[in-house]
Amino acid sequence: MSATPIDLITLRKGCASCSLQQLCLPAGISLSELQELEDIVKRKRPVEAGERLFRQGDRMGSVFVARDGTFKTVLVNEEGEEQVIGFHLPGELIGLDALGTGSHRVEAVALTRANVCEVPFDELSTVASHIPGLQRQLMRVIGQSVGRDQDHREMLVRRQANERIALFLHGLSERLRTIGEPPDRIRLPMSREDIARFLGLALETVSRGFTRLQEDGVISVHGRKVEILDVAELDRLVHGQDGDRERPRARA
Amino acid sequence: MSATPIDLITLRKGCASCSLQQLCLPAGISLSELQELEDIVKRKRPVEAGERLFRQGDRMGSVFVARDGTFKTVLVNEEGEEQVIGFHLPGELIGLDALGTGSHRVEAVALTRANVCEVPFDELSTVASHIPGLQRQLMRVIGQSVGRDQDHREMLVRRQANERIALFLHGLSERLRTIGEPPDRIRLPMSREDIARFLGLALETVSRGFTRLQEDGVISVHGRKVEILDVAELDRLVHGQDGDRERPRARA
DNA sequence: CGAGTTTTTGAGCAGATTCAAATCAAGTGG
DNA sequence: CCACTTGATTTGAATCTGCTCAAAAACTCG
Repeated sequence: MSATPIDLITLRKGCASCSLQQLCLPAGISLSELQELEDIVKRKRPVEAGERLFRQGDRMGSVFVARDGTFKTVLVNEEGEEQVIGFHLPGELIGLDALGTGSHRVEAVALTRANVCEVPFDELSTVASHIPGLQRQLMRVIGQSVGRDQDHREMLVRRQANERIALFLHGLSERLRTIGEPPDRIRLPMSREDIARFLGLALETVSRGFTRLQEDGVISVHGRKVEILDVAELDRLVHGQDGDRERPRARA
Repeated sequence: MSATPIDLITLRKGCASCSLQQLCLPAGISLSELQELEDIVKRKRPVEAGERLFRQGDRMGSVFVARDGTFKTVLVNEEGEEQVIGFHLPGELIGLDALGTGSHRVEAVALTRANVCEVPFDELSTVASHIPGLQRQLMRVIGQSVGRDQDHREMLVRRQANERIALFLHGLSERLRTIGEPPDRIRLPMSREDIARFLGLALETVSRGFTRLQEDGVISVHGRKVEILDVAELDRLVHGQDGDRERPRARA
């Protein structure tokens, strides 16, 4: 017990003092309203890497938000291979996938030790129904999640593996920036295999892509430590121009 | 005017008599509540093939539902190529993509002449906030839409082109079934190019995929008329087994 | 019917996958 | 402290799928 004072502290900290407040559900609601929300938010003991918040088929009870730590959501198909649907940084809602059917289509796995807030869904919608600001914010957060899904699809449609990889790094960097993390010195919480299953590529291809970006001086890679050296170039790779700027594109 | 009596009739028909009622927003709300919803629903003159309901960047005004006819939503990137995000059959909501940012990320194009209902979004959320049943139903349709997005992504991650194509036909067939259309005799409303841009393939690859499925006796293809001959086999192709089961693979 | 569009078919090539092996990182236990 | 295990990442070589370019065939609709 006394060996984990930090956890106890973070466990207690409420929304009002949470650094993610402006990104999370509480954004833009009054203090008294905040208290109402506060009352239904559960803060759980830390989740260990590899643990699951929920599994496929679970009836939706709650949405989750990580206060720190990263999650992946995966879909395991009948052959048992998993496809990675998304990565969730602190402040990004997890569990909305059950909105449609009422049960989860995916499962959420912690990539690192993490502290999460849990909000039982029906209590949330009750409270939200008489706090317009919260209702709006809920819609906004759902919308953002839909937006990230679309970004993901945009990646998957890109033909070239290198483009997808650049897009992945770029997007991750942007999201790190919005939660106040350094966007250029990244410690990837996920394995090459996770990235591959997220991008629809073979893991070797991801590895080669990283190496290629490093050779081009865009990033430096040391295992999971990635540093973005040339932001402008990464931007350019993402916005169309396809990697080999000066490439003769099979001119002949 | 007198040349289009049918349009005038369908134009007037309200939610109560709409065949899509159970799939659409009105599902599961009382008659008096229905009237309230009815009051904010606009029914417009038919939309011609090629017309747009909204464009990228438009501030979200409304969500739309086609009563008949099909739409595609597309995303035009900076190079001007369009990627197809989704196809929308009657009863499936269009325009939710603006939920997050408040403006549309995509544009919605009619593939055929269509009749649509329009629901201004803020009026909808006002009404929904004091009709719990409608609120729930709204969440459900949003969830379904998210679910279709996930199905799309599942397609895109599949490595093999043939798998994606099978998945596409299978999914379309299922959706036709739920709106009461024959699921096995399909008149595709979209071009091969649209399908290709939806699946992240070259249009020639889609064409070859169709031909291949026809050679295998799974479907018959005549331009845009597709008939599903072997439902069981199509199911099997979708659920993993990669189509090469008993095939001599390059017969020779 | 003919002009234009859409779809199919063909051939060659490039990029991504697969399989396999080497390298690297991080512990573990002697 | 080092040898050894284990897991992750990188690199290499060969194969194959799907793309590109090009042309033929089939539809659509004034």
